[in-house]
Amino acid sequence: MEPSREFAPGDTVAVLTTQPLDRLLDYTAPETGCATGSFVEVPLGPRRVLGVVWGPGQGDFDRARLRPVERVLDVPPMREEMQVFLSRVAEYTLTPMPAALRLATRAPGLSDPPSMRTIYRRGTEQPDRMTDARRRVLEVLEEYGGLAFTMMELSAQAGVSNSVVKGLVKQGVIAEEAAPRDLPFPHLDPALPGHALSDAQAEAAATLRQAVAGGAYGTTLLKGVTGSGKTEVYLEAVAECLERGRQALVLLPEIALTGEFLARVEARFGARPAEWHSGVTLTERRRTWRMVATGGAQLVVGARSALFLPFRELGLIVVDEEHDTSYKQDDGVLYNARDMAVLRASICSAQVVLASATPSLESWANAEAGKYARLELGSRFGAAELPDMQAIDMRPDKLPAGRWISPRLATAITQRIERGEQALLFLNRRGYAPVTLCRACGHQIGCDQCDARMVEHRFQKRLVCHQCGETKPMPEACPSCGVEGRLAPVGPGVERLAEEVVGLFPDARLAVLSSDLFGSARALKARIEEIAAGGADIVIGTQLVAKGHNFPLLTLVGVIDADLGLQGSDLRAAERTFQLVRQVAGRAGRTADRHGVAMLQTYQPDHPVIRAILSGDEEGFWTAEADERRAAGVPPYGRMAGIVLSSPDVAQVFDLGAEMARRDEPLRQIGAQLFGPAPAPIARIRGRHRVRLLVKARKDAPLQAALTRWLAQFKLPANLRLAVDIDPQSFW
DNA sequence: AGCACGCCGACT
DNA sequence: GTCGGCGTGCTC
Repeated sequence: MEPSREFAPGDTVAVLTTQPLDRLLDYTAPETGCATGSFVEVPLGPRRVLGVVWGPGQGDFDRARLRPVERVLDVPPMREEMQVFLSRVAEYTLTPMPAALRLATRAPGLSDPPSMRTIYRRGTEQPDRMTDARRRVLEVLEEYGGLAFTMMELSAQAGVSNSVVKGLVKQGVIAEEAAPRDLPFPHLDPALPGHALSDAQAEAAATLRQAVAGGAYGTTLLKGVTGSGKTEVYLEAVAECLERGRQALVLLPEIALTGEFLARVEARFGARPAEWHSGVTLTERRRTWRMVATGGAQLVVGARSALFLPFRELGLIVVDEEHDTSYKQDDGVLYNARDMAVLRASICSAQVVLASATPSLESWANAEAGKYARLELGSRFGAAELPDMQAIDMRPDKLPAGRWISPRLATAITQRIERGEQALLFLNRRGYAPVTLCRACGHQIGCDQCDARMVEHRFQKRLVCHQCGETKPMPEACPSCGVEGRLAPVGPGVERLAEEVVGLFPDARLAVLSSDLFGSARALKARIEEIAAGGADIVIGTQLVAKGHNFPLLTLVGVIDADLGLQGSDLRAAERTFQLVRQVAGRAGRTADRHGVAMLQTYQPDHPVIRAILSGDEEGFWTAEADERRAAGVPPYGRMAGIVLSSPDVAQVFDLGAEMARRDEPLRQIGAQLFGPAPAPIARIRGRHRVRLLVKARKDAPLQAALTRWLAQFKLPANLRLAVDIDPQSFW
């Protein structure tokens, strides 16, 4: 990367735009001049588009035809470190640069001038006449010694109408000023006393503080069971970072970004941090983006996209619940926030803390290999223990059709209700029943757009495709044979389980937590907080209950089908089942005076994963998993990339897939293997046929470069889409 | 991404 | 003859 430079009017500069062009475009610098990193608006054809001055002009375009940069935006220029980060993200994920730039420009009102508003403070004059209302206004101004107010604040505080204030302004008693609307966030005080820490926690906190104080890059895996005080420990690392005058970022899965978490930060630092996630208003996002860039925000608590905020001096990134699969998503760029956090930190000499009760195998392996430091918080604070883990062998006594709760689990639930405690039933299946079967002909109702079965959602009175979201009314007659009244639900979903619970415990207050039953993340979070406060006796939930919520009254967790997710050829299924069940079980028994029990209903009590969960032999589980992965040469001991081709035309995807497999020379050159083409796990989604190829390479092989050379050979038909997934979460 | 250009079929 | 389909290519 070129060193940062100032450009005089008329100099040529190379601009990276957010438009999907595969190269930089040269422009001439504007009258005001500009610099490397300047956010600019440039003319492109008939439009004006957003871009960033990437460096000096390349001179590969007729100088006489260059157009000038239209305007330099009034925001701090992109730092070189962000340019490097975006380039590396693009290179790693095989994404065009404009898409990477879009991640870093997702700020509302970026091209607007910094917005101003009018504020009011005490002026020099005395009022001509004193009235009660005027006195109250002056008292408020007096009381807060010299502070300025908005009109709203001042009139409300004084209990007067706007006109009273305006009258005083006219006489010069109150002065009117313009002030930036985007104000710095309240100062966080790292010197406030933290939560009382146990010896083990204090030791871990001291280690993290020392790492942060060192001021260099490093990653630490902070492992601790639910309730072990991980948050308190990493907040000490945040404190150290703030004391050194550097900024900190705490990443959480979207669903875990609750008021409860922010309250803990406030308790530690005396004020709320900046927030960055989908629930934040546009105004607040603009403020956060600008304040992060100018240093007016010390700490950001946010979802994965906060990684691309323009930090001025980032010293620490915490990735909480680092194993969470929602960190890998497609935001126009398919990236894993955990890995990109490590990348960003290594560029800006920051520390990373990966926190989890159940780390991903990747992080576990990196710690084993010595790439990450490792800290473990064993005991829970207070006297609370991990819950008892018990298996309920479902093989001996068959439950009647349509029943999923074993008598033993039912008895345990009854006990909790009698004691005024909560029970959680975990079932990772949304809807009423996963399959709708015609008893007359055996037909299973599928989606018209996808090769997936439709799931009955009785609450919505519709069938829903969990692949594409397509819905249709529940038919009376079988769409295949036309026979009426023989369609039957098969298998359990949370709604059907709820029906059984109502039958078994008619007087209990029941809550069903499933993402599709809530209109917004906000409503869901509100409901979760209500339940935590005791608003239900029995909670039925899908995997979203596993994500970082504290239910103090919860003392029983029943896993309805612990075998779900063990089947299939997905190599990570065992890992995910292990994490999920442990996480859910970790919800129980978080307080000192109540002891938790987790019951796992299983048809495979001897399965290694089930046994590892029950015995608590985590290291044993990881070691066994790691051995299998190493032997197979798959991540984290090998590298993989998934390629999905999709098109409305079946022949087209299969033809190109076959051609790609035939011309795999660039892949063979690095010793990589190519598998496929095969129909993707869901062979058709939203009417598009999907074919998947899989590339497997050694860990040290230059995978991205080879993929680029390989893919460059093919000309893609217009409506065919090709998506590359580096480090896929599942590989079948 | 947009938007123009351009080259073939159906129409006033 | 001309209107308009959307395949191909360019934007500094």
